[in-house]
Amino acid sequence: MANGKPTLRDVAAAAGVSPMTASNALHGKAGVKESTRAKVLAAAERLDYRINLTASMLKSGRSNIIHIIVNEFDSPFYSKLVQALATATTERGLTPFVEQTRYSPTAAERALTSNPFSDQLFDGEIIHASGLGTNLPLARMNSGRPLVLIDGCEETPSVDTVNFPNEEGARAAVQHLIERGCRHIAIVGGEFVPRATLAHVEHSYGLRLRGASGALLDSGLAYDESIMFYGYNSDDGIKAGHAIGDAILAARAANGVDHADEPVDGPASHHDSASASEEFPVHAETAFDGVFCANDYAAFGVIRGLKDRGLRVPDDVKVIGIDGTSFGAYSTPTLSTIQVDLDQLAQFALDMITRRIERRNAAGTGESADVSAAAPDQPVRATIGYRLMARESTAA
Amino acid sequence: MANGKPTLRDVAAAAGVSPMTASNALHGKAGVKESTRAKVLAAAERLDYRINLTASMLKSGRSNIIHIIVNEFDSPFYSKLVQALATATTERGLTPFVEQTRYSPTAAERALTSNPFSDQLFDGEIIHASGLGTNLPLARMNSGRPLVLIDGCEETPSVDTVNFPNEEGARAAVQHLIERGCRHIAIVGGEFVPRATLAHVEHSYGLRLRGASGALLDSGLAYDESIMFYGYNSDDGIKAGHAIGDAILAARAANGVDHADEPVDGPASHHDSASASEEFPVHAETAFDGVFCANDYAAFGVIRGLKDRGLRVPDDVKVIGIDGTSFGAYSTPTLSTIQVDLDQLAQFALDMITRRIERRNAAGTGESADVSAAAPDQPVRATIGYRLMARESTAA
DNA sequence: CTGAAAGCGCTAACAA
DNA sequence: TTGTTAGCGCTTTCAG
Repeated sequence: MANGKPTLRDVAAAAGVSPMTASNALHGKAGVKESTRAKVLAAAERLDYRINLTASMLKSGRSNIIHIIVNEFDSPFYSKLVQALATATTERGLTPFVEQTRYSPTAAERALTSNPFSDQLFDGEIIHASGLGTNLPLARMNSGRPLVLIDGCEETPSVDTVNFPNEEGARAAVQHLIERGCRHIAIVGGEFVPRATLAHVEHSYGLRLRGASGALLDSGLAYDESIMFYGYNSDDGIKAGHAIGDAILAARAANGVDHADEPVDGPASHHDSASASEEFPVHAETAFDGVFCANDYAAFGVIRGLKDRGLRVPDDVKVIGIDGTSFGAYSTPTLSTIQVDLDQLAQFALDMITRRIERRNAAGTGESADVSAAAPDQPVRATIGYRLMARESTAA
Repeated sequence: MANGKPTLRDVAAAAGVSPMTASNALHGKAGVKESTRAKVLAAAERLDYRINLTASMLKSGRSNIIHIIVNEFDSPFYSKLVQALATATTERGLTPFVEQTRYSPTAAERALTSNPFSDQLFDGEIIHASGLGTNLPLARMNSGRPLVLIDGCEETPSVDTVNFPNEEGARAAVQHLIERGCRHIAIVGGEFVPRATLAHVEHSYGLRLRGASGALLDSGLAYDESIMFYGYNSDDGIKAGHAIGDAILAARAANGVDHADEPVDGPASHHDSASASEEFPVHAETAFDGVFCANDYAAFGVIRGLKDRGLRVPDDVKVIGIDGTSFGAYSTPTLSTIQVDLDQLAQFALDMITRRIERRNAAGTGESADVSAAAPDQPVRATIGYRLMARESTAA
């Protein structure tokens, strides 16, 4: 106290009790007389006492801090995810500690392993899987701390996991395009994966592709390399939009269409976007009338890129995304998308992690009987819900 | 070691030195023989040793953690700000701890004061001012810890501050509209503030308004209550867009009707948009041809709202924002804006905070002579640069 | 229901 | 250049 902040000793002294009793009173532990507790609380208030968390953590090994690991802050998807997780964490009386990996797998691995905080400072971790290599021994990497994986997409989960409705959502999105009359549908995302290979995939893009291709094939539409365009973020998306637009214009020219209102630079602009043609060497001259983007972020770019080619959304081409980022409601046109419930996701993730933390604490308390009696610690899996948001970008 | 993690003792023992020497070696302190250091490092590596930060912090009182406080994660502005600050913090070997207040002033105050972490766990704090009450005794609130205020806008700063170019940026934005031919310019932001009152303002919106109104008045254009519309985020922005659109349509109708029936005193204004008329009781039927939005987030909504009324941007109305959020480059139309350099901001903020931290540490080391000799600890202020990004939303 | 003793793992200060 | 001593502020343990 002499030099600065009051300590627990000071509070105890002021209340006329021992430090231990003061500690128990402040933590609301049972077995402290009400009058004693009141005295302690009053003393703490009077002295403006704040617990020293470093000391508390050092001794107890618990921090109430949850480590949240994502790729970045500044994207429509991650900013929403982080907000949902951080808010849910706070609501449970825990403290969220958010770390960004900037899409570096080594940074992600370091966050889980070498980060000196991890071992002592975090009670548990929630990590968004994309960016991690697959088939990592995650549970071992973080030395057995409570861990929840978001969108891990493992067929047999090795740790507690909350998955997005990747396959179902993508299927619903493509079906929506088909119902809106689209018959030539492009997919913007990663590489083409043959249908057979999609039988066993363990990452979100593969699952989305499985859902999307399934919907196409079910309706007798094409699913092959000629409909694939690269694009994960808005920059890529613009290029994809250009490439798709070029294909459409080329098809129109080939058909000898003579729309008066057609943009002049249109005819057979054989992939004037160099980068696009590098990414995808061969694209049929297809009059695409619909685009499914594997995420919203890319979708915004695609719409932009189509516009650059004089093509209107939804009049010429309909576009749908998946994720339900906040911005889709304000963009022009508003973006049709698969809205996933990130608040539900956050609740699931926190249910899982708090359950794991409690169980671990209980085990530490020597209630081994209880633990062995309980179900073995199998990894749990949940998949969150989704809603199709039909907005302007797919309007009739 | 017995039960779990290796401790510094274990490393020291394995290397055949004392714990203190091991500590010094691991921290790269001078005065350790190279061969000794190598032995220690090898032992640490072999044992997979990780420092226990809680113990380190408890003893040393230092953490290398910087507390970053913002209103939220999921907005285009804050996601970009947080990313810039977090990245810059990491680049300097410090650890960013980001906290959101959800626009609650009490949460902000708590983050600075009662948060038990604050006192012991953070070496310094960077806080985005908006959401704080003005004229708070900030320096005292965080008990003298190193503190940097972002966009504090105090006329006489009480703590180190990095400001946005609010006034200059807003002025440039409005001048740009004028140069593009706009003569009836609406402002979307907060309340109307009379020009005289703007002489002394201490928050970013007031400064933006000062810059915008200055540009209007310099060109002989109107600055009064009739051009103000409420809107800080995209939802508000949509409403503002509706109201502005209604005013334009009403003006067009009035002009059409003017010659026929109603010679002199025009019809009382009919505001068909209920919400708009609630927010702003009186809006002249003005054929607005330009809109300055006090931030980008609102601008996206305004464009959306104008579109809802059948008005095209930039053909019918030109729109400009301020902030330079990432999304403006991908939206349709792309958004003209004042791009502020958030990376520069982050560098400034970290320069200031590390300087303060170092100075404090030096003082602790008893180098009081140095400190008293140095300049007194006056708060520093910096203002970051900006660039006018003329994009589609203000195209000729 | 309350208190006394001990020590978490590290590092500042000083001694050798 | 290295080692020894002491203790940061709290909480676990166990005795009263």
